[in-house]
Amino acid sequence: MNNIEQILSHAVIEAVNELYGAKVDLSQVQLQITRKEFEGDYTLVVFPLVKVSKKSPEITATEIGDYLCNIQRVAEKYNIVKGFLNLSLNSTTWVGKLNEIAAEQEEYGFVTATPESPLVMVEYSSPNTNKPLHLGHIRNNLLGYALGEIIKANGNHVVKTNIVNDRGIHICKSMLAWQKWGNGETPEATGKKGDHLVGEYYVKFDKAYKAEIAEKVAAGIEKERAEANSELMAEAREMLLKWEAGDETVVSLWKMMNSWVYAGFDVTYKTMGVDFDKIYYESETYAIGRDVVLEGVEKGVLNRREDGSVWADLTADGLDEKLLLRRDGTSVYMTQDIGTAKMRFNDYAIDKMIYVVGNEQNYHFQVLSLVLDKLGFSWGKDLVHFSYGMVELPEGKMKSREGTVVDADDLIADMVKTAREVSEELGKLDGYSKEEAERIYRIVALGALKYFILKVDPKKTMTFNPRESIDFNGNTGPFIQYTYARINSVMRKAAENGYEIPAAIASNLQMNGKELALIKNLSRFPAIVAEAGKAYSPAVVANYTYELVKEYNQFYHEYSILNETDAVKRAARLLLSKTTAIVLRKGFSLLGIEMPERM
RNA sequence: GGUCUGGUAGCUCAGCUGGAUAGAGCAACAGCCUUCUAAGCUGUGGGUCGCGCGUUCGAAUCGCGCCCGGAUCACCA
Repeated sequence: MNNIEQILSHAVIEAVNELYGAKVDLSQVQLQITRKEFEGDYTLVVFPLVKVSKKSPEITATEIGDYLCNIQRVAEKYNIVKGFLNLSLNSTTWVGKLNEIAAEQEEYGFVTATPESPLVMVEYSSPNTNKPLHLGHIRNNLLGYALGEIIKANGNHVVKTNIVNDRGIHICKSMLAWQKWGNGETPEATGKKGDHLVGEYYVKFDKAYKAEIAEKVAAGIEKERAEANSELMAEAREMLLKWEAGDETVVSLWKMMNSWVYAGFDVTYKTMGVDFDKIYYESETYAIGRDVVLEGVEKGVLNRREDGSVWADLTADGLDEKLLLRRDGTSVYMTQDIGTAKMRFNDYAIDKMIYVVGNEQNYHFQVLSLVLDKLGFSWGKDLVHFSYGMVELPEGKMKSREGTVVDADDLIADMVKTAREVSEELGKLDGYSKEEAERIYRIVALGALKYFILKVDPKKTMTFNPRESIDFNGNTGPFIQYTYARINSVMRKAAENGYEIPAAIASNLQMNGKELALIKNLSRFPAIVAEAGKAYSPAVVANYTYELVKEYNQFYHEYSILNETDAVKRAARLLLSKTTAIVLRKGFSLLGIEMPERM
């Protein structure tokens, strides 16, 4: 709620008290922005107040409207449509609002953290080291990064973290395949990106494994038996045991191949523009988890069975029993997460922990929360699982086995190519050097991809249509970037003409409807940032920037800025444009999207 | 089967802490560049908000039941 709404709401409470002698609270004052088709700025829904006034909605609205406009003078005039009291503020109020916003400049809408502000840790990305990142990871990374920025903008300290799943049977499969059929291939020798190279061997393992099973089945062995007795799988398992035992050959192979993957991931992260303040590795945390679980057994909050396995009994919470340590004493996924959590809370004074992980793991986090609580970690209950929906393609789910997975690097490269083609066709960057133009193509391409993904409600399963994602018209990132570039162009030309952009404009200036509508939209920004933080939703910000841009383009189309002969009006429009550009850029910064100065 | 979750225009999505005649974009059709970037603006057509019942002055929004889809319920991660 901005200060104009606050003043109005409190005025309504006072009016009701004076008129009807009844105290109503803020929740009964339903003030909303007036819909476009009606005249007014804010609308008071009077139905909830009829109980108090004991009069018809129309009469109640008239009485309150009179009081607000004539006694309190917080509104200029009003009209009533079917129990809705539409209030109009005078132009001066809105000019004042614009001046206020402009004065805040880059700070507008953002809350600065103080030393006392809470520390929020956001975990996102969390890749496996056996294959390259794909479209699903992209949604995770974009959401995680944006969420971090949004939480920061709401006045919190944020630590972005990544837990790398660097150990386990999956990486052993890649390692084994490389050892068997790799002929010493390296990223350097092949010119392939490290994560892609390792991914190829993961696929090779899978193919060889399937071939082995098929061969055995053809020889008359049951499928289940063939799988259980797979020699290849046995070798992979053996390699994992060797790794856990610290076998030098295996460990050095593991280190080498993981380093290839990290080098590859770094490139992808850099291209996507995401980063981390602290990276954890499961190879370093799983043992801690095991210790914590064993302590839990001693404390009697966890149960050890006769076969040696350790379980958490969650039946009191309506769930089942959950395994935490295998019969052979090795850790499972849950155990690793417990260890990682403990390590993090030792490293930082975390007030809130947010896990950005897909909704397929809802159950896992429900359990993790309960188990941490059982183990005596006070923060266990309050952990937040930011559960986002899966990404599907128009033809359905992505399946790695069927090769329908969209590779992150390929996708971004495609987007850049399209951005380049469109831009060259339009000739907008003529005169730019090749390097400068390439930089803009990347900004636009990433803007298209990020906006396409972030504009949809994170909780929902989304369809990624490659054809639509490279469309740069309509509700897209490039459309919003374009508007920004356009304002920038006006600013440049203003400077060339020696027009100064004032810090504030005279409050008695009468603004036209489009200008007022634009200011009203700008005034919503702080509430949007707050709502996005509360709802954990970058989509709220994305949809707002779109509405703001549509409003600006209408204004831009209808009124001339530089050719306006009235210097006062021209100055006001310049300030309005500049302020819009700042809000757009700040809004997009919350989504991790850059703005091009030209396009 | 239990739990969770979704169903809004041909397609992709907003709107969901109850409020006015349910909105955008894409796709289709029709206009607007000698004027600040046409990656833009304007207009037309397109809807039983899955179905039913209930609560309410008022339901796409809340509750219950049903239909359809998805996720999950591993000594996988």
